[in-house]
Parts: sequence; structure tokens; C-alpha cells
Amino acid sequence: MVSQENNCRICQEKSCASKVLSIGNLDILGNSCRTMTISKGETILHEGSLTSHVIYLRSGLVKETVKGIDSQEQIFKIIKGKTYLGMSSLFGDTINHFSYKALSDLTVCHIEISAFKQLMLENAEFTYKIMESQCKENLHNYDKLLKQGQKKIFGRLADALLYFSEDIFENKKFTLPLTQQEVANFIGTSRESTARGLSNFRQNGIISVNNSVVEILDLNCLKQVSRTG
Amino acid sequence: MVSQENNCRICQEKSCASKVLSIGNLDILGNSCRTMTISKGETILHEGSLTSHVIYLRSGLVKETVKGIDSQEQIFKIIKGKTYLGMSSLFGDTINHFSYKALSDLTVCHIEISAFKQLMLENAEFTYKIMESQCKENLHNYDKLLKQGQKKIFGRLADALLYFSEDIFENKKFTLPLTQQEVANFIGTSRESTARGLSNFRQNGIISVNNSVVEILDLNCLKQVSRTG
DNA sequence: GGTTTCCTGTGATATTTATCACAGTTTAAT
DNA sequence: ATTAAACTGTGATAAATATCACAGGAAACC
Repeated sequence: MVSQENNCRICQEKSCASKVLSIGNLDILGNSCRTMTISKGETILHEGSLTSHVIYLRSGLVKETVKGIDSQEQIFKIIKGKTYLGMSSLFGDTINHFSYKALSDLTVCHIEISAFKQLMLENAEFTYKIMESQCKENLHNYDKLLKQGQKKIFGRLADALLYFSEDIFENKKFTLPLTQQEVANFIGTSRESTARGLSNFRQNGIISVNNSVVEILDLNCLKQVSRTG
Repeated sequence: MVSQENNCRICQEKSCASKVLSIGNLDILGNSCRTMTISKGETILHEGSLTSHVIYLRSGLVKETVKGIDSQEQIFKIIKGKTYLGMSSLFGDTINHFSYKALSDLTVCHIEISAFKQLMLENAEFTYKIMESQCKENLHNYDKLLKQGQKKIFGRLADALLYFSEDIFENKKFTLPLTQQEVANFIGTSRESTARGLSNFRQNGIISVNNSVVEILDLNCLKQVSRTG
């Protein structure tokens, strides 16, 4: 981990919310903010630890996880750059409800919670923007979780592939950042079922898989599977 | 529905957030707020409709639902008094993602969204409180949804019973406000499996059921089932 | 009060999914 | 390059759950 002081004025990766901050506000932020790099595989934040900082993911890919029963890792979602991590825990509790682990090399900022709260109480538009983005995320998460409960495995797997293709990588061809075990933990099933699902999609010409490079060949069919369940 | 003008200054059912409002703020709220009663069975808000008002549930019990695939109703959660309804949709989108239906007679307030936003931008502490309560709710919801995905039916049913007993009615004995079909829609299973689960709990002396009056007889055992899944 | 409609309980069966087992592949480490 | 470790693919079987079917109860509606 390399850490350095930060000038938020000139940051190229501002969040939606911090774009509304005045120069004065940005300097308050910069004074309470440290940027650092984290390498793939490291854990940024542990479930169960006390909340102490706002963490802003500038760039890179992160998995948000919880320990399930018999302490199997459940993956809640994959997070890409320009996102605050663990806001619900930060404002809704004193301990973190999720762990965050780097799926790639990352750049993150640690912001002192007191400074962040000060900004929120001084600048209602900032708070409003933060709330807006949280609400958007929540709608998305609830939608995903509720649908997941109804769908069968092929449908959920299709959803996961579409999620990576459309939301995360914005490309029909991408390198899966997860092992099959992790995909299974993400869609709530067993590793074997995930493997069988991928085989099935491959055999039906819906996708191609080479090592961990996936390409969606028949998007309509995949969407169909996602709908049908 | 009976509607009347509202004096928010003297409201006995203020939300956590509106408790921090000044008298002036409360008058702004009161001028843009109408109180009404809604009877059991009516729908307050339809999924898919445009967001137009903040709705505050003063008293009563509401089910929050979404249409699942093949348009089966999924029950996301049960909501009791002193809660804003549909905040995520309101701030995260322009259409409502959930429907809200009365499980009992209700008192609700409709608040003009423009006035509410004005308050949020004028009073950052208010906004902060709103955000805080949203975050608490989210942690709770995510926890529930994630665990639900891992547990088997008996575990989920146990959770639902504990939820009614501890969170909603705060009593070991309560009248189930849902039919078995609805309980099934709540825990994500079939009506028959729900019926079998309840029978099983009854036969094992964990609960007693008379019509829709449920009493938890062996709390420890029920919690055990909830844990074991 | 009688009829209709919705709700509940439970057996039998079919479907879905997990688990076990193990061989073949890829990746990482020396 | 070679070995070890982790990951992947697939069959066989077991467990969980849904679905179908139907009878008996409760509630609601003339």
C-alpha cells in the first residue's frame, strides 16, 4: 500500500456527489483524505470491523461480500470505480456489514468520517446527491435480489453474465474476474451447478469460454434465458 | 379515503427525521401535507406509477410488494407506522418500484415532493436523519435477503415468524396479517411448503396456530431452526 | 341460513438442485 | 521445467422443493 496526500480540487475521478462541492469544501475533503493503491487480492475492509473512514473507490474492481451460514462467502455485488464503499454500514450502524476485497489493483481514498459528516451537514446538496446515488443502487440491488429468489439457476447465471457484460465491462467479451466458485457464491448456488450451466450455454452456442475469457455470442437467447428463469 | 389539512407542529407520530425540524420547517411541511385514512385491502401506491408524493405511514400495517415473473406477487417486507414509503424510488428514479397495500386500516400523509425536497436542501440535519434511517433499513433488508437465499424453507419460515413476533408485533402471540399464500410470497416458496412447515412446527410443539392466531411456544427451538436453515 | 368463494392441509409425484466422487486442466511457485 | 495447488467438467446419487390433486374449513355475500 502506498499512501499520499490528496488534492481533491484536481481529482479526475470525482464522485457525482463531490462534483457539487465548492473549492472550499474540496479543500476540507482533501485535508482529510489519503489516497492509496491496493493490490489484487487484498482486503480493504473486513465485515465486523468498526466503521472508521469513508472509503472511496477511485478505480478498479471490488467484490462486496458477507459471511453466510457455515461461513461460506456470499458475494453481494461487484463494484467498479467512482463509488463509495460501505455507506449503509457507515450511516446505519457502527460496524461494517460487508467485506470489500480487491479483484484488481485499486486506487482508493480514505476520508475521515468526521470531515465527511461535516461536509454533509454544511452542504445539503452534497448530502442529497449522496442519498440519490444510494437510492439508485438500492433499487438495483433489491431488484436483483428479489428476482434472484424466483429464478432457477440458468436464469441467475444468465443474469450474472449480462451483469458483467453490460454493467461492469460494457462489452460482449470480457475476462471473468471471478472463479466459478465465486460465481456460484454470487448467484447463490453450488460450484458444480455453475459449471454445468456454463457448459450448457457453451454447448448451445450462447457463449464461448476460453480460460476465463467469456464472449456472449447470442445475446437475445441469453436475455431470453434470463427472463424465463 | 378521508383527507384533511395537517398541522405538523402537533403531530404525535413524527418521524425520527421530522423531529429535528424547526417550527418554521414544520409549517412548510404542514402546508404541503394532507392526512388521510385508507382501509384494509386498499392499495396506496402502484408499482410502475410515477412518483409524485412522499408518503408517510403514520399508523397501520402495509405490505410492500413487487410483481415477480409470471406476475406473481412477491412480498418484500411488512411496514409498520412512522415510516416513509418508497423513498428509494422517490430519490433513485421517477417511477415507483414497489406497490404498497394496506394490511389494516391506515393513517397516511401525502407530502408534496417539491416541499419535501426544499426541506431537505434547507435542512441538512433533516436530510442526514432521513439518510440514516434509510441506511438502517437497507442493512436490515440486505441481511434478510442474503440470508434467505442460503436457508432452506423451514429456516425461512422460522425467520418470518420471528420477524412478526419480534419486529412487528413485539409479542409471542399475534394474529398473522397474511394468508399462507402471502407468507409463501414473503419467504419465496410455495403455499404448500408453507402449510407443511407450519404443520411441522405445530406438531413439534414449537408454535400453536388457531385460525390466524399464532403463538410461539418454544422460542429457543424456533431460533435454532432459523439458524440451522 | 345457504351458497359461493377463498383458504388450508396433506398425499403422490415430478423437477430442480446439492452433494459426492474423481479425472483432467490451468495457474502459481520453486 | 517440474511439482504442487487450485480450478474445472461431468457422472451418479441423494435431498429439497414444486406441482398436481383433492377434500375439508372458514369467511363473505346475498
